[in-house]
Amino acid sequence: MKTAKDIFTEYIRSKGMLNSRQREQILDVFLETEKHATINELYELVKRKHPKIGLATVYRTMEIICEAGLARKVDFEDNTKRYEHKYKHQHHHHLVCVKCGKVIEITSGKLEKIQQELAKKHNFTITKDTMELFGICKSCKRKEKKN
Amino acid sequence: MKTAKDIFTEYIRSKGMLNSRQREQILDVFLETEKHATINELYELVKRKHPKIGLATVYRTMEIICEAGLARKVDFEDNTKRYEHKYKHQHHHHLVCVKCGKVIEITSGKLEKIQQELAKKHNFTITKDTMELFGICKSCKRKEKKN
DNA sequence: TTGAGATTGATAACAATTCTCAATCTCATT
DNA sequence: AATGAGATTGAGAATTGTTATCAATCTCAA
Repeated sequence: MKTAKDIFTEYIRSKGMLNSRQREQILDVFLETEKHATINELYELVKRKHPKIGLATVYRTMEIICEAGLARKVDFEDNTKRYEHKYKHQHHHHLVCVKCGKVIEITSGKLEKIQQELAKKHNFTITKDTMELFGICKSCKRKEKKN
Repeated sequence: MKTAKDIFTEYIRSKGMLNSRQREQILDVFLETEKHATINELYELVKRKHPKIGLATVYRTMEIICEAGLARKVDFEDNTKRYEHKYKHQHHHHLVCVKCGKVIEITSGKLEKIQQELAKKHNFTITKDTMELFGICKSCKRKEKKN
C-alpha cells in the first residue's frame, strides 16, 4: 500500500521536480496535523522544527501537496483558507460553527444523489463540488443556554 | 410593493446614514447588471456613467447593499468574489461552469431537507449555507464534442 | 439657510500571496 | 565519490485585493 509520502515523492518525480529536504519536512508537518490548518498555522509548526524554512517554501510546497492529491485548499466564508487532508479521506462536506470555528466533516449518499439529479436536469457534468453549512454547533448552543 | 431602492434608502435611514448621490448611482448600476459581477466589473460600469466615483466608494456601497439584504457576496473557488442579487431571488445554489464561467442558479426543496437532516444529526443549527457544483455546462460539452 | 456630522475620492496602509535572484542543493552521469 | 546542469531555497521585493485615513465636500434636520 502506498503511503502519502510515496505518492508525494512519485508525483514530484513524475513532474521532473526534485525531492528536497524542505519538501519532505513540510509534508511531514502537514501529515501530522489533524485539523484544517491555515498557511500561517502550518508555517508556525514548520518553523518550530525547522526554523530555517521560509514562508514562500511552505506556500510552494502546499501547492504541490494539493496537486499531488494529498490536500485540498478550502475557502471558508470567514475569508480563511485552510488545507484539509485528502489522502484516505472520502469526499465530504462541512458543518462550520460560526461561534467557535470548529469544522465537522459530513458525508451523505443521499446528498450526492440529489446533486447528480440537479446536474442532470441542466445537462451539467460535475467535476468538483463544495457545500458548507454555517451555524451553531452543539457545544456552542449549550454554552449559549447557560447565559 | 417596496422596490429594491426603497429597501436601500430605508435601510440607510434606519442606520442613521445619509442617502448620497453616489450610493444611489452605484445601486442603480448593480440593479441593472444581471450577472454575478466582481467589484472591478462593477467599478468599471460605474465609472462609465459616473467617472468621478472612486473604487473605495464602490466597495463601501456594495457592503451596504449586502447589509440591506439586496446582494450577497459569493466566494467562488477560482478566487473571485462576486456580488449576486438577493432581492426577489429565493435562496439557491450554483452550478459553475469551469470552462466558460457561467453560473446557473438552482433550487431544490429535497436538498434543503437533506441539509436539515444532516444538521440535526449533529445537533447543529444552520444559519447560512452555500453549495457550488463545478463542472462542464451543456453548451461547453457541445463545443467539446465538435473538436 | 445653516452647520454638525456623514460621505467622498485619492491615496496610504495593510494583509495575503507570488515573484526575484543569488546562493545552495539534488541527482543522473561519470 | 565527484561533477555539474538545472532545480530549489530563503529573504525580501513586488503585486494584488481590500480597508483605513483625512481634508474637502455633501446631506438633511432644524
